Amino acid sequence: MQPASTPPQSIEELWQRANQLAGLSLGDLAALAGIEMPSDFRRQKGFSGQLLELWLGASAGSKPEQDFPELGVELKTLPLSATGTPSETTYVCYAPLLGQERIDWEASNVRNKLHCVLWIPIDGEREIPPAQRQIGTPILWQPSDEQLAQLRADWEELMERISLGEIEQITARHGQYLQLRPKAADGSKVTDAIGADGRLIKTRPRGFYLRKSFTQQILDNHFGSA
DNA sequence: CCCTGATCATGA
DNA sequence: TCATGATCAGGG
Repeated sequence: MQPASTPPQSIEELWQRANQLAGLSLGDLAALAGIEMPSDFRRQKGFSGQLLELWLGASAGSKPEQDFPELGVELKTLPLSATGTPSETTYVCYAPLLGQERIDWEASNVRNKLHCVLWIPIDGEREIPPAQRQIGTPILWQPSDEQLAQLRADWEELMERISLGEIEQITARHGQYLQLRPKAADGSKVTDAIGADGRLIKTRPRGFYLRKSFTQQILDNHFGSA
């Protein structure tokens, strides 16, 4: 077994690749790829995701696109606690803070990224050394009409506040499923945003994140909840 | 700097 | 104990 050298040509091929990884550990995949495993993720937080990108043939990079543009599929790892619940929120994409011509959900990056997601569950307990963390069975997911409607409502509310110059009043407590949180290398990083009275201000960059309750729903709907 | 991949660490 | 706010690494 070895990392993918080319992008999958179909969703079936992507699905097949993902299923072959189930049951293996991050250490297995790193070793087979000749990559050194970090002893913890304090200094390499995105390691799991990047390793999976390599194995599944996702085009690396930082483009604001889906991981598999030809297939219209986004790849996300989903760290799980011992009880099988998400142990972290899920980053979706960078948030535009200068507003847009109009608040258009259909054209938004959030909708685009969440149109179809290949979720890869992974042991996410800090007590388990990264190398021993196992990869679970993948989930190919598309939002239900209800989920889509709520995501849209959250996004539109957050975007409206941003457009109205209320970015500094938005906290991670806003939004039922989608929340807005800082997204930067450190607190000194700032970017332009719309301030009160419409003037430009400097503020910390933000990103959209999915709450754990949302990804939990996905797990429940897929595997069935007791 | 922007944006991707995320998890960490602290306060409530 | 747990979510919020902060932080880490790399490509372009």
